[in-house]
Amino acid sequence: MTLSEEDYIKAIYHLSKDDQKGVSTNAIAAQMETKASSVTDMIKKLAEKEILHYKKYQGARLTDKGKVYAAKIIRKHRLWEFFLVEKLNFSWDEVHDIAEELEHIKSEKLIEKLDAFLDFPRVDPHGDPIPDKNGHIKKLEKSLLSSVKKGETGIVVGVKDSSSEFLKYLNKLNISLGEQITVVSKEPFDNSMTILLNTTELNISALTANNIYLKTK
Amino acid sequence: MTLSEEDYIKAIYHLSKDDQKGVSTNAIAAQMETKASSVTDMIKKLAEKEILHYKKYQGARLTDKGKVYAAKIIRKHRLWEFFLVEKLNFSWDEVHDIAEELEHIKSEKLIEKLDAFLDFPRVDPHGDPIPDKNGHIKKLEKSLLSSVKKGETGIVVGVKDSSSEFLKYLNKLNISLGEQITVVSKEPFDNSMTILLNTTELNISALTANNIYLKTK
DNA sequence: AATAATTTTTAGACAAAACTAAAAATTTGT
DNA sequence: ACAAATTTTTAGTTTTGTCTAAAAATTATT
Repeated sequence: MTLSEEDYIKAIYHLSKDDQKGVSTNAIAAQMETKASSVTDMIKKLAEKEILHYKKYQGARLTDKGKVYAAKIIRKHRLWEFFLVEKLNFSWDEVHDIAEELEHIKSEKLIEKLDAFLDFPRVDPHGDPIPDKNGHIKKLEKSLLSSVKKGETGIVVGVKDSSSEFLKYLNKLNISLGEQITVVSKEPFDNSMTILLNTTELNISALTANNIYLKTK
Repeated sequence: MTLSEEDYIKAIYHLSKDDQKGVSTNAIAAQMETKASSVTDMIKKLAEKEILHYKKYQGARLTDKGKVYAAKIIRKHRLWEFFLVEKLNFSWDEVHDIAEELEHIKSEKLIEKLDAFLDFPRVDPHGDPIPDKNGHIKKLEKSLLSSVKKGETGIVVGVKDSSSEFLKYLNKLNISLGEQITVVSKEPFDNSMTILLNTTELNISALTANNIYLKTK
């Protein structure tokens, strides 16, 4: 599988919310920052390889084989991210682009040894689950901070947006994985909220609250 | 720089024994397992980029810029090899192909952090020196076992051939970096020799002796 | 030194992955 | 339901890195 093919597989995987209908050509083009015509060419090729199902004008749907392939790329991406943060002391906002390159390194043995070296981590530095070697992902219970009710408390377990910009903003607010957050109040006008983080109260926008995952119980 | 360009640069660097005359098109083609016509195309392109000097029919000679670029690729290759052996417990005969892929990962910051994580190693698992971040290589004193005189003793500090086949053979003989070897006798007929390794004597061919480096004093 | 052998370059093609422009199909709006 | 808008596909180019075949230059041989 070429680098480009792998990038498409990953993009389609991330865009596949609904398993029923295909991911549209335009959606893939947007994600890949390329043109729809290029996408059509590529999904035809991937259909040949039985990575996805394709019928004209009906978008792309990954086959089981395609899903496993995608999960393996994501496994590599997230294990490398974990390595970069835990062993090389990168911060969580710096690792995405490097992992984008590392995820294409081929050796299975490498990734199994890396996994052991890292002591079999279950989530990456952004709280996203690391698929196992067979491509199975265990998804964890979590709620968006934006949906947490006033008075409730939770632990930060992930972020929805893991762009460097957003992560840097969270650094500034001292919000990181493992922090405890309590919703103090919500403003109905713009859905912003006041939260308690350690001993300090701070105000965050609805957009911010909609990109932080908490584990509540 | 593309992956392919980097591979050519490294190949030409390794083939540049003599700094005076260029590396021949055919030699590069053999190393790269490609055709001479492809090499001509590529070296023209690299000449454009001032990575090497090229005059028709006179082969390729790396510029200073080209040499530094090559050394940086080799630095990455050897640091990754060290990582694979020391941290992931690969054996020295398994790491070359994986490092061939890892050496193309772009981030400078990654490689400096990796270097620090590994505690600034000076040689790779085959005893080859690791260039510094500016592309300078300190070459170490060493002699081929084949040129060591009868009765002399030295420490294994490197191998000339680092193919997986040769390294596996050395594993079988229990020869590895750091072992002490004494030349017991040499057979003039075929230049084979008997050596003392720890407490055992063994016989090795001229070809084998010609691929092991010792540090004698 | 002239011819033969070898090496290197040129010219023209090809495959992969992208693009543009235009045609075809689907979806939307009234 | 039908025209308008949008999406998707097709057709034809482009770029990168490769190839083959043939021409040109260099090196070796006698």
